Amino acid sequence: MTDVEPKLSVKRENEDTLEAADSKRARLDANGDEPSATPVGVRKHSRDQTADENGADTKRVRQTPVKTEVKSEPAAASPRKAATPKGKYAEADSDSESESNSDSDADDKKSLAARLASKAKASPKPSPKAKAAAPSSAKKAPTPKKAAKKESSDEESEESEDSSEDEDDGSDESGSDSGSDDDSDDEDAYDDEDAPKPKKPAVKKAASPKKAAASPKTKPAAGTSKKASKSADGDGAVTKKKKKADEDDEDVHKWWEEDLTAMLGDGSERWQTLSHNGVMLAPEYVALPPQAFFKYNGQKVALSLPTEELIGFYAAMLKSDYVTKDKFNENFMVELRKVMTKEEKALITDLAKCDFTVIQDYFEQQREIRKNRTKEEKAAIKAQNEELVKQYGFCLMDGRKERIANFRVEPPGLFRGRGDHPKMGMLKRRVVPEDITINCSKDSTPPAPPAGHKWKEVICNKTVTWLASWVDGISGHAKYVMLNSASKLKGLNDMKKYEKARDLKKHIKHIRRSYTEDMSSKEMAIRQRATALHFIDRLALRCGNEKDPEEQADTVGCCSLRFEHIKLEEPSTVHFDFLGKDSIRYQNSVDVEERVYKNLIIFQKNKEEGDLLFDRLTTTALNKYLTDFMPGLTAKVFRTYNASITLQEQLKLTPTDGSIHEKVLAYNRANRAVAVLCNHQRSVPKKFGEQMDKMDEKIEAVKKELNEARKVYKETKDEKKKAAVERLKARVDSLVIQKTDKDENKTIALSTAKLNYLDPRITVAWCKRYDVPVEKIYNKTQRSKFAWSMGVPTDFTF
DNA sequence: CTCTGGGACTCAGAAAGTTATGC
DNA sequence: CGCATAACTTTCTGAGTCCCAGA
Repeated sequence: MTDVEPKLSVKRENEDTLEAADSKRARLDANGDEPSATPVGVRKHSRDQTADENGADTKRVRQTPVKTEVKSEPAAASPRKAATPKGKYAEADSDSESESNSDSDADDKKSLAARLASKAKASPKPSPKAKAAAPSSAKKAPTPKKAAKKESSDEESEESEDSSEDEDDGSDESGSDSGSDDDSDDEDAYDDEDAPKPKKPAVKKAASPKKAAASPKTKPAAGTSKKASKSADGDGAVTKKKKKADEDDEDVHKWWEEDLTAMLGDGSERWQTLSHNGVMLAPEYVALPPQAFFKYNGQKVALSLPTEELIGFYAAMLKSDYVTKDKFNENFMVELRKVMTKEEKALITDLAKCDFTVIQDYFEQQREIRKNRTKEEKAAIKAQNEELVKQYGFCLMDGRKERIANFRVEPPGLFRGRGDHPKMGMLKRRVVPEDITINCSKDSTPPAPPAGHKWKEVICNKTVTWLASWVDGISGHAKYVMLNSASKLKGLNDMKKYEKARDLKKHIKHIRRSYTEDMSSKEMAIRQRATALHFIDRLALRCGNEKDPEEQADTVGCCSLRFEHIKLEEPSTVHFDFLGKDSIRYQNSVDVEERVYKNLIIFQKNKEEGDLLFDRLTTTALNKYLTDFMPGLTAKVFRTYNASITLQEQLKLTPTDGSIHEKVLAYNRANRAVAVLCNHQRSVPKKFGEQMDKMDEKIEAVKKELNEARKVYKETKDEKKKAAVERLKARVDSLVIQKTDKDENKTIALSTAKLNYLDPRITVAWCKRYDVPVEKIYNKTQRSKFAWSMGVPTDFTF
């Protein structure tokens, strides 16, 4: 692999995060992504330092590791294509237009409903499963679990089940493997006008498929053997078309094969009949055993039950870094004083004198015990759990059994806000039946509240999808119990979301042209709107609603960017550095068009830290403006659109003649590009450093071997030795790639994009085209969530 | 019409739990 | 083969988006 080289060097420099960032950039250069060179270079030096400073002064930095800073090329600055915005946009337009798939072309003018409807009929669901429901179920596994279940004899059913699940045989790997590569692709692909540029190169990591043990009815021991044998042959057969689309153990309601027009209807009613067993409340608090005691100022202190519960909550968090935060401790003490008895209050006044360690140790012990349970015990607990799921986990909606996502009411505890949340450490109080509103059919039997209690209210509201709700004590906002993602209600919405994003594709050219023009409007509000939209579109920023600083962490999105969140650097570079959703830091440096740059100078003029950059713009106004281009269009659609289109573009880089393994790698790389675009991050895994060191050692060891082998070969000229040398060399390469891959994935979270931004039809169609079993990409849960997309035609284009 | 607050639903990463893999 | 660890999966619940009604 050619790319190995650059990577190697990269790795070496990777001493610390900053270095890492640098090396990444270096890599970009190396890639030969031409023009971008300038910006990249420039950014390189100044950036790291400033990043630090900024981080420091804003002090909004979350404990997250420094994000590697990356530069992204807004499409506007896209190196490859067109230099002038105008040209570029023009091109883009035409491109995208022509590209649009037949479907959309044809349906261009139709309404979403019409489109969906026609799709349902015409669309092709090549896969067997897709065809009529009846036949398919007959042939493949009897869907109905009930039926199938007892019929275990039915081979087919088993087979399908298993294979879908396992398939993985060894290949799944994906994960870590070899990866490689990428150096070049990332940016390239982005030429496409449609696709925004990723902030940094992509790599892959994989979240690969693999089985899911989870499903409720999974098979116990017996399954294993079955599985094994089955998958063996099943696999082969499946390869191509993935004949089994089984997923379901349950009967799957193939709503997507029905008349979607009706479903989209006026949308006011989401269901007709609904019955369920209510929610599962958190268990009552049970006093700690005497050996788990609390000490204050060195003295053992007996606590009242409510106090003990709070103390216990705190003790359980001793290992987190919440306890190192003043706000958390302060809020906790306030809460503690609220529940303490007079005597306790008099005694316990200083958190520093509290000793929770005995309780903490006790919890630790309990955890050990739990971990060391025997097989039988574990099985018993599992069975119990399944019982609960059986009782509370499902509801009957419009005659269909649907799985409920969160039927367990949130238990009490100390609020764990993300980032610098003003309420962290506050007590999230216990939710009681009297807090809960139940939603179900008028004619159904409402779930019974626990003895001695009653629900706050039982209502029948068919226009909403929740089964139960209560008001969260911390935020004051409602919490809802809803169906899980495999349900029709969620699936339909999901499909609509992607259809809307595809619709945007038809308007994007026009919209881009409009906001580009508006960029020079005389009216400041319009200029701001144009500039903001430009960022939302090209950088996939979130809209950015207003927030209440007293109640929530200080995070921002595009419209709420403040003066201090961007720094301008001549001639035309914008450095973004702010905390976004979940206090995830967004750092990016972008070269923008002159007009954008000039606008930003104006917007910053006469402002200081704390002032809104887009002070004349509101999210409502922005969305209103967007709606005029296309009904239902809002800022968030751009994220979905850009994410999906990026995936589609990146997937074009898949090696046609590669192994499945390589193809999966290509997929993960594309996935990663999107994650980078959307700034989906994760904290560095605890043992990451250690694991990295281990890999280093391993690499060194193999290298040593390699050198030895070389020596021997030189001396003996034995052909056999030569082969050995080659083998070792390959091994080293592979290890290095693995390590690079792992490192690049260090702070990138792939699953969010996969689950929420990437149109599954792109993925499914890709799988079909490249003969990759979907199971390699989507695990069981994901397959059921995206069941509606499995029948997509091979030539589907987003 | 704008502003406010309630309401409902999507999307987020971490933690907890399982399973696969390597030694 | 058994154990430790790595790699996923699932669960959990916090944090956004956006709509709507009412003043």
